[in-house]
Amino acid sequence: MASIKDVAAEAGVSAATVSRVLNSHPSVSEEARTRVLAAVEALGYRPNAVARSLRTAQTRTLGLVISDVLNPYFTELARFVEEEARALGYSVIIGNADERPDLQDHHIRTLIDRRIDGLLVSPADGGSPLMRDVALSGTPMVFVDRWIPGIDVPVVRADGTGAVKDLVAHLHGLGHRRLAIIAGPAATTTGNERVEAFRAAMRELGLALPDAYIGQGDFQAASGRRATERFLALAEPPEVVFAADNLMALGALDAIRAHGLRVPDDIALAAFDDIPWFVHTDPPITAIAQPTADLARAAVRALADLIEGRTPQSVTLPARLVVRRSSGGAATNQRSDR
Amino acid sequence: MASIKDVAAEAGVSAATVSRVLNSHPSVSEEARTRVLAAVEALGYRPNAVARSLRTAQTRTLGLVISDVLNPYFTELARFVEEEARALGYSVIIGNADERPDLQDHHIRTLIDRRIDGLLVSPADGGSPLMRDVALSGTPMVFVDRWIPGIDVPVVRADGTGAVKDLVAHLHGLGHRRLAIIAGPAATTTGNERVEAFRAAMRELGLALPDAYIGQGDFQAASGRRATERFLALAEPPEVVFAADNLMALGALDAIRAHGLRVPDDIALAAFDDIPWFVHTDPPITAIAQPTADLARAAVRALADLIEGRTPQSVTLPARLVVRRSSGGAATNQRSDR
DNA sequence: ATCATGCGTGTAATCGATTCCACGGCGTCG
DNA sequence: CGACGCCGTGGAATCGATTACACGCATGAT
Repeated sequence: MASIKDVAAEAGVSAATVSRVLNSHPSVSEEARTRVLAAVEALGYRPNAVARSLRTAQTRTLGLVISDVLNPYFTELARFVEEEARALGYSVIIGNADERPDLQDHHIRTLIDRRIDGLLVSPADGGSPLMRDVALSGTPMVFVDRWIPGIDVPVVRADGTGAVKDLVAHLHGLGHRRLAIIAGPAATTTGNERVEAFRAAMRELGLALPDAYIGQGDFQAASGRRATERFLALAEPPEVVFAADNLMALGALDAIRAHGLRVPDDIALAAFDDIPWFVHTDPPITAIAQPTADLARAAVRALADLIEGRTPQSVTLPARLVVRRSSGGAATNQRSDR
Repeated sequence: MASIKDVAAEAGVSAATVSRVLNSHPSVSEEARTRVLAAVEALGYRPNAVARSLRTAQTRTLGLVISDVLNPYFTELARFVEEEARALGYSVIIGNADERPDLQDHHIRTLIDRRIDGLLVSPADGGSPLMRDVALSGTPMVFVDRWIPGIDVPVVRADGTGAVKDLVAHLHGLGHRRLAIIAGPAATTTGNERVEAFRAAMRELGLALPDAYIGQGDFQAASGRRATERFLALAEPPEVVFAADNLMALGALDAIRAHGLRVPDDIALAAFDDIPWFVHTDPPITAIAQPTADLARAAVRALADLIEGRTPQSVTLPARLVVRRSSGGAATNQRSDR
């Protein structure tokens, strides 16, 4: 593979001049420029990004560590992150933590070793010492979706409080009083916040939320199934199950179906995170939709701001309720409004 | 960030010795080794992967270029690819082409510029000149799922011929005679092969496959919707629609529902690529399942073989039919067998 | 005529690692 | 007792770029 020296030799100039042409430095004669460009063309030369990074101490690469690529919400987030990063001239390396703190640490370490310019993280846990160190070490870092209290970096996320309140009101309006929730891991902010928003909304309407109606999940389908089975085994099972993410909703649907019950007639269902498939499930699932594309864009911009020395902003965008058949409200098989 | 020189100074040895310790070179005294390790610990030193890559001319990184991350089949593939690569000591950088040849080229170029050790590609088109050049240039490369005829690199893929034949026989057994297919782009091998397998299976049973029953899609949901609408507008619409990937099946379901028709009573549906959501759609969708994890592992191993100087093997694994309600066969709401 | 200015260019240092080569010291063998 | 070999180590070259600095030459001002 041709190096800058080969190009220099071919063009009859020094490597310095080639570099200047490639970085559009002003003081290069028109003649040298054309000769260099011709040589570049002739040799099919492409600058070695590794060497360039070593010298300039920047890689024009962002790291994105997400908790679970198989979760369509995060896949979508990753897609938009890459899109915005590309527009800003960065590449993205994705690390999938599979909700495992050890894997998360592995990826963070690898990314740092590669000297990525900045890190976008949706932490899988309450905060490994490593993450704290990285943040303190001055590596530009932004949290997206989930964050870790006590680590002082910008956070870009959706606020579901309003939408959860709308959801509870909607269900209450349909006559439901016994609402249960499948929570995410307590170590994640999204796990806690969604339960708290739910609890607050219930209290506001004078509804009780007994402990038995709070299932512990881990954002994976299997845990949604288990939690739902426990609900159904209660002497007085809930009339509604609200899953704190889309995969657990899938598990809940599984469990409900396995018990021969119908949604929404026997039990209603709703989920946090809206995904395209929810329009096509049986029945279509009522969900709280996050503005994924906007979150991704805001997160990348905040990170780029941090990297390039500007002052980044934390951003919170509202989520919104999308009512479908599974909650019992929308009787008609309406088209999705996504 | 501490460099090897800082460690050397701290340990009172030369950088060469530090390097030898870190790469477990045999000829280092026990005393030097412990002093170096202590210094590494004290400084929290981590080797700079960029510098190392420049010197050793290898990055221990694989590039994976897929046609569409939002397609659950590819997301799953990517996940398993990363898993196997990690086991073999490689990192993976994913490039999402969004079924766009220009984006595909962008990612390939970026990955080559970063001097990845090898490239795993599921080409979005029939073969850009760039891909041909890269293959010829000697960059280790393996095709996965889709490939490009005429480019001589190993191919790891699933063979759906048998499963498509099973599917057609299954539908024929249910009394269906008018079967339509929504094809993928003719520029992709998977696009063509699936149509050919379908055509062959039909011929074998003495069934006609008129041109009007071959819809042109692009592996995206919208194209599945359009193709299905054209089918439904025919004087004699098909009794079955077979979509060549899961997203187009989703579009087909949309279109069928918009026409107020029921699956499978009014029209049956089947898809290539099985995904977890197909169990939960209304109705559950009959699909042809690929052994995604095995494909990913085989592809990574073939690429590692190529990189490390061993002789790689092309691999073809069989896909298999999973019958669910959408084809009209499985009357019961059976549990998924995934 | 002289000197400052500036432009285009090349030389060389540098980034952080790896690795070839040489050197000093010690043990072994003839 | 001298020569040889081996072991542990450090010096220095190297990978492929970027960039500070210096130099030569032309131009313009004084």
